Amino acid sequence: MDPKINEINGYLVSIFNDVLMIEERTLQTSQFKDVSIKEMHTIDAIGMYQEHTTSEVAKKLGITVGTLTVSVNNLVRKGYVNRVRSEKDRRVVKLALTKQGRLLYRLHDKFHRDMVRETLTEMSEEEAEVLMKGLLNLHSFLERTKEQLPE
Amino acid sequence: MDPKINEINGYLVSIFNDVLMIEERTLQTSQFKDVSIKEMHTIDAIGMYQEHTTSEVAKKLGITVGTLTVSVNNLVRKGYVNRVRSEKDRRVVKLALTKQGRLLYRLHDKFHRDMVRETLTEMSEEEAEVLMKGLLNLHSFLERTKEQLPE
DNA sequence: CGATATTGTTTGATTATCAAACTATTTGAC
DNA sequence: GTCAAATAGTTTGATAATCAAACAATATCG
Repeated sequence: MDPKINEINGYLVSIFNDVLMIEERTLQTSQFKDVSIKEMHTIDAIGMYQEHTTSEVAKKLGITVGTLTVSVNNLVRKGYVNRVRSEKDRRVVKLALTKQGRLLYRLHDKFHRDMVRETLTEMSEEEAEVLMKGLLNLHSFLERTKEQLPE
Repeated sequence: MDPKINEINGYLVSIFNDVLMIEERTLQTSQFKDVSIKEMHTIDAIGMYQEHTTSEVAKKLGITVGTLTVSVNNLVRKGYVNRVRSEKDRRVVKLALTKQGRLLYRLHDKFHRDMVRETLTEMSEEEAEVLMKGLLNLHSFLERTKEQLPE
């Protein structure tokens, strides 16, 4: 069983690094040169469809609210994000993507989908099913681990 | 097919984030509080078994040599890495882990193996096989993509 | 030998990050 | 209703991560 563990582990690590690297490089050679990969993930976390508060987005990204404030400052300056004070509760800031931001969001989303689609092309329905089950297993293990984390 | 793509994509993104977060948190609550997740990956890339040059490690990590030099300065100061000038070619610097560095390397490696082992526990041989095939597919797609990358 | 190439370091600028101090607003106790 | 406490976000100071470009040391090749 151990060689299998090593092999799977190796693929995972390699996949992580490659995805990050490819995303970064793709951004830098696109019309969105002024967006870093971290900023891209912030844009992704803000999302297309609902408005999210600063706290919500920070939690989703696993960073502090202060860090997000700084990053959003840059994204607002660059024209990807809008800040809207909530009318209901004037302490709350809602974050939303600008037109530019939504364009970038869709591009990034497409990259992810293409990546997965390509992976599935040579697999049968059943194999795809099993891959999904494996990822689900891994995912739930990680969620459990997270809960047990000290603090 | 599209809902499957979304689901797999979602798992992948979530797995990426969780692994990073758990690694970070685990480090910060261990005896190795002075090591960041990035530094951990540098230690991983330097590796246990052979000596690697600065250029080799930088390439493996996908960062510039300058960035690595700075990071290695810190890791040397903290006692995890040794720099050795090559005798054969005096321009070349070989990087190697100290005893501390090797200890940390093994701990990190164990985390990864446990993660994968746990994922496989509830799967049959065939399912594990298919998961591996899926990851291999994804991996080779990414390697191909990397090659086609502009510059 | 001297020009060119290679390997790594240094530097200056920008981004990412946190913790802690701070501001503005809301909520809740009296 | 007012004031203390709680909440949401911003600012600030410090440090790490990153790149590109200038630089230094060494090797190679004509």
